[in-house]
Amino acid sequence: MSAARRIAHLDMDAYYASVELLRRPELRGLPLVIGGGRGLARLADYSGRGVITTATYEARAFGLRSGMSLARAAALCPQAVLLPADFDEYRRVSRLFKAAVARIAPQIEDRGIDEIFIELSAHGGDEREAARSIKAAVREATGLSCSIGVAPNKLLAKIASELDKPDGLTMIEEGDLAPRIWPLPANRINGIGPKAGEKLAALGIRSIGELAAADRALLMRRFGAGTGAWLHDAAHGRDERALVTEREPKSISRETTFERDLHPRRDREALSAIFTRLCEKLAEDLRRKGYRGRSVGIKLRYDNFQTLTRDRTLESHTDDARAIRRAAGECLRRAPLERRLRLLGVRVGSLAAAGEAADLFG
DNA sequence: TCTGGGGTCCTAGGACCC
DNA sequence: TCTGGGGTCCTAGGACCC
Repeated sequence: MSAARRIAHLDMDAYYASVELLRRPELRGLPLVIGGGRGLARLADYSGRGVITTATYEARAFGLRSGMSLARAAALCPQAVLLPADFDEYRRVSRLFKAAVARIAPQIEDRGIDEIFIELSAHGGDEREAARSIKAAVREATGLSCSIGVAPNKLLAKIASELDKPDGLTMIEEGDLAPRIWPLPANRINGIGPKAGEKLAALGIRSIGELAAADRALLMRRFGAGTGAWLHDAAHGRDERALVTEREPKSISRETTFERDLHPRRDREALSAIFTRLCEKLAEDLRRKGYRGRSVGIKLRYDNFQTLTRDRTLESHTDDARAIRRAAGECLRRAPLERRLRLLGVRVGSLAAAGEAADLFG
């Protein structure tokens, strides 16, 4: 019989924007968003495509949100400051905060650049103190604040970390389910997105509590047995998933949205150059990370936002730009090319670590 | 007011093999 | 000649997450 699990979810507050403010303190207090173009700009002066990846709390006060198009954001808050994303810097600071956490609690599941799950079960009943130490260590290592939720499993810890942002610390026990979790909207459950949310709303289910009270058999009929049962379990706070502390990538990709839509024939030269460049960058990524892949795919997005993929499997693994370009070109020939394109992407999958991918006859 | 870039996982049909 | 079921791989699309 194992003791009750205690899992923490740590979420950095307004992460990209907060990292930028470390080196541009003069922007503190102003509405700031990260996304789009090159160099610092006023949102009103930016005309290109793109979305907000992060908005500071000052910007959120104007209704700006991540995922929002910059055009709409500019209409809501033209005076906001816009900075392009600098992922190298965000990754550098990410390594710092994760290392600081690991010194206190070494079992960590990576959830991207600004989130982690932390195993706290061994912290002997004083997880609050452990969480406080972690918050202090993150601040010490980076100068940044984070929000932490501690709960019996990953599902609830993730919900909990959002309950008191920014700089929050939220403890959730079994008995907190009805009073603190059930009133929340169903889409706070990680895995319920826009589509499932709409489908639930059509059944009159809006809160997690309403989902918990729903008929399990009905959910299984409407969503399929697996998803239906999962929805019901999640609403009851049930989640046995273990932390995933080691993971190998399954695919590596590069894609780009053009500044203006390009026509497959009239802009053939430009498209071809972009296509080749994507393959070269992808090959560099593969080599740098030490992987070779056996499937090559493309992604097209048309001017009407309809998206299409084509892929093919190769004889052997590769990290060679020209081999990727050749295979991707074959994929492209199988796609309809009447409409203008807004996005082109290239992906390599079925990865193997480069050392192990030595093709038998190569 | 149009909607980034990098991923994962799931589903489903057809090919192919046993 | 007709009829099986299971397993795996390949391909395409879609939902979702950070």
